[in-house]
Amino acid sequence: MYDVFQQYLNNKITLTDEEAFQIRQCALFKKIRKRQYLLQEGDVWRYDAFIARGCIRSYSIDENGVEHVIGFGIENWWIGDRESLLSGQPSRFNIDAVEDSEVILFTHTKFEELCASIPVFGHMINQILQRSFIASQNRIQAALSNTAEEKYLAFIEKYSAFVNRLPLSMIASYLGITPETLSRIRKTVGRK
Amino acid sequence: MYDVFQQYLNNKITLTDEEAFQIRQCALFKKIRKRQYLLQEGDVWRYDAFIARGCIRSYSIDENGVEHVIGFGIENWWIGDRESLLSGQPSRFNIDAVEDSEVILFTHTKFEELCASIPVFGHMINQILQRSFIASQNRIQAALSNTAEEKYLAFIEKYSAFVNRLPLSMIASYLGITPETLSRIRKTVGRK
DNA sequence: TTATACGTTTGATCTATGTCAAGTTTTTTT
DNA sequence: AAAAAAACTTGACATAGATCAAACGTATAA
Repeated sequence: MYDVFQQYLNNKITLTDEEAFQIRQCALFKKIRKRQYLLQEGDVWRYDAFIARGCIRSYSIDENGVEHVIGFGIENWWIGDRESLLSGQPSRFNIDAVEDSEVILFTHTKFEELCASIPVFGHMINQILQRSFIASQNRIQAALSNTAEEKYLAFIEKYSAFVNRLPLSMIASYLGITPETLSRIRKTVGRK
Repeated sequence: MYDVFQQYLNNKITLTDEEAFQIRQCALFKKIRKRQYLLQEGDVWRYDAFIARGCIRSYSIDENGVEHVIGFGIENWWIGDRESLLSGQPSRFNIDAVEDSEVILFTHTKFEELCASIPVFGHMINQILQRSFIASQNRIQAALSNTAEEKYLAFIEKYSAFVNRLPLSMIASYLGITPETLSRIRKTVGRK
């Protein structure tokens, strides 16, 4: 399972054997079954986590018990709750597996040591963070400017790798619309 | 005008005189009048920018000519378009002044050198980036979960420093509602 | 100081999307 | 393979918020 991550690193940066070894030493492995939690609301999130296999979502639950999907991740994506990580406060989010998944965890303190001692690694992580920020800015813009149908079309355009792995209800939640509305949109738009 | 930034730095980190000097050497100063652009759609954004005085917004314009406010900034905030900065591509956003403002600019290449050569500074910047990311995640969650009224109440709660400096129409745009709707919400909710 | 433009309020409608409910299909469990 | 549980679809109806239009205030500029 580590080889997925090793491959990911190789594609992005060049490491000495020693550095690669150092990183590997910090990795913790975790398999989670479909619907199993990686993080539950109220717990503190202390990791940097890489998805080696599977599909995972993070979401909040509002006062009416309705789930709101904040994000999805598949192979080669990072997930977690940076707010809880940074603040040390209990998380307001849940993270669970949409499919049986494999995750590589790094405890955050060790991870920061790695970032500091292997600058090229730290730099890579920083880039990822910046991209996540940009992506969420774009999502905000899309949410503000677009109709339900436009948001859906943009979603399948951008996340084509996800579409067939996610139940309709989760996509609807991610887009901020009801499952019924998404079902009707799909009928008119075609399944693509 | 630099003293605002110096003060900001002092509150966050400790620098040697030499380091403080190095940073100052890279600063460019810019005054912009109300409604003047700092960035126009189509231009490439190449700076890291700190607001020393005033109030600034960034927004996009959709195909119908409607503006969508992505974010606001006041004294001690950073602004810019990280997507254009990182990609080198023309920006899809506009940034202009809501009030007469003063901005400190650092060309991004110099800024990165500073981050690398003064680790405590780089670390501070990184923290800010992380917080921005967290803030935008939270904004997404709010946009998904809340009604127009709840979004407005959360806004005045969180951005009380802004509320009286921004025209209603810009706040409405930021929240993704029409000015008419916000006007009606204010009527029922009271001006607070 | 007056004129002009810009922003806000208010009212009357309209519409995209939500809600509720019942059926159908698919997936999971036994 | 059958039963039970999720997930999805479809229809009828409800509503939050949008749109259009006109009047009213309040800054900006001549």
